[in-house]
Amino acid sequence: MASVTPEIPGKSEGAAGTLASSVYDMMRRDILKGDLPPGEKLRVEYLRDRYGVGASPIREALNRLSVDGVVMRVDQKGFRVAEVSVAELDELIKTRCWLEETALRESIAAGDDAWEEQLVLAFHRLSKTPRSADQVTYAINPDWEILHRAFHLALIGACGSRWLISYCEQLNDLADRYRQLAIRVAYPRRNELDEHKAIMDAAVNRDADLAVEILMDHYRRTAEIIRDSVDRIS
Amino acid sequence: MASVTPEIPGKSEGAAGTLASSVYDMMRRDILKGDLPPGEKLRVEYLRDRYGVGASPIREALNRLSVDGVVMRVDQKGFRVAEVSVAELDELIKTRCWLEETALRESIAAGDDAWEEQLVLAFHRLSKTPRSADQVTYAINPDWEILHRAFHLALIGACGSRWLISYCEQLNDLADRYRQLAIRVAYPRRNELDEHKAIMDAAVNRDADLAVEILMDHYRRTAEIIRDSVDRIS
DNA sequence: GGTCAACAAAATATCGATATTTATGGCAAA
DNA sequence: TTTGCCATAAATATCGATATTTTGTTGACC
Repeated sequence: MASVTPEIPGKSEGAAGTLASSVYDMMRRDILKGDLPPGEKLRVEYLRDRYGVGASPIREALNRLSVDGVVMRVDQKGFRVAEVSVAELDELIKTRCWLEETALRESIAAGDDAWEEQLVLAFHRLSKTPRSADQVTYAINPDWEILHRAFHLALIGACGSRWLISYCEQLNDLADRYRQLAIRVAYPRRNELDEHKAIMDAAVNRDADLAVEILMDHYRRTAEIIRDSVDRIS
Repeated sequence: MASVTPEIPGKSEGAAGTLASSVYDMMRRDILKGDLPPGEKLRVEYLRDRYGVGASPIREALNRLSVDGVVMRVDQKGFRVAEVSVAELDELIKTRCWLEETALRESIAAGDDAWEEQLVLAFHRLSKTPRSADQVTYAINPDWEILHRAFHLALIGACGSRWLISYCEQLNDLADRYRQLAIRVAYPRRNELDEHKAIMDAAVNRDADLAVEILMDHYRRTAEIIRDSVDRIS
């Protein structure tokens, strides 16, 4: 039997080695969660208080985030949370579809048994976790978010390019912010689990065309739901 | 007549707004040029002297470079220049081919007259500039490097995704480092100008299949030449 | 009265020197 | 050889000083 990851990915990133890395993680989460809203000015003094550290770690974290595209940097004028717009969302989704299509096809072509097992495992875990932390109204469930991310990562995990994977992750994060912002306005009823299962089945059956088709639909449908809400945000 | 860029791209980035940005540019150049060799430890104290600034700007530049993949960062252990290997080169070229194929096809499909003119212009400038700064032995010609970069950028400029363009640029930079390192060992005789012309012609004629084929060959041939030399470096 | 420009004051970003924490290499003892 | 400890070096964080941008005010001119 092939070896299986003993721990759930993304769970262990609690304690970072340096304050800068710790702040980077926290700030990233806060921005993607929508807690620090788009366009918000990120004054070092304010962040200093918010995260309880000195200016240097804050600045280092901001510099990293600016390369990630999560934060906008203007020399001598400081940092702000990246803006959102419908135009950018469209560009984002388009790019994401291009890259994930390539990644998924390559992954299906090159994936071995271990990859298949990882994928099945990732889906299983996702299926056992509730979408919302609250049963009545919607509330972000951090566990689900992590597992959802892990599932999509597992799909393309065998594509053979760490760069392509990191680009897909980055675009996924940026799109996630739109998703989180939209959810604040309206929580869409939708059976995501069936969609995920269909993608996994197609991938395991090595039906690349079908898998790609469903995945692209999956992304475009998500984008459609988000698009309406975005106008009200920006 | 469509408006044409008055200035040559990449020429104006001399004076940065902050020391951190300035050091970022310089250090990036030094690493891509191979002046700071792969694996080199980047001690802040040393860099402080080298670039004549304080530790803070150095640290901010290093943090940005680490996200770019040009520099490796390990918490509590500092920074080093990213390593090179044949395996990584292969992965790099593979990824590059995937992304540039998508970008070029989209660009050819969506490009308007202005794009065509920019491309012709970029090629014209490149064709007028000598490959080597010295006529007898090879010496890096910064002008040619800039124009070469601009040409490849012009090809995919109309693809409609700033993300995809930035990824291609990033991969291009990383591949460029291998090229620069290899050139130190052996300067290959090769008519790059004809290859570039063939790509441009195919693109202008909107023959996507042909353009992609030549471009991919172009990259793979470059990789082939580099591959031999890399063993002797790493 | 309203608009715009010039100036002054406050806020903020940036940078460098110093202090603290953490890793590393040598050496002695088990 | 392996383990534990200390000394040194290096990375990281804090703080204070400087340079820049932004904001607010005044006053001239339309």
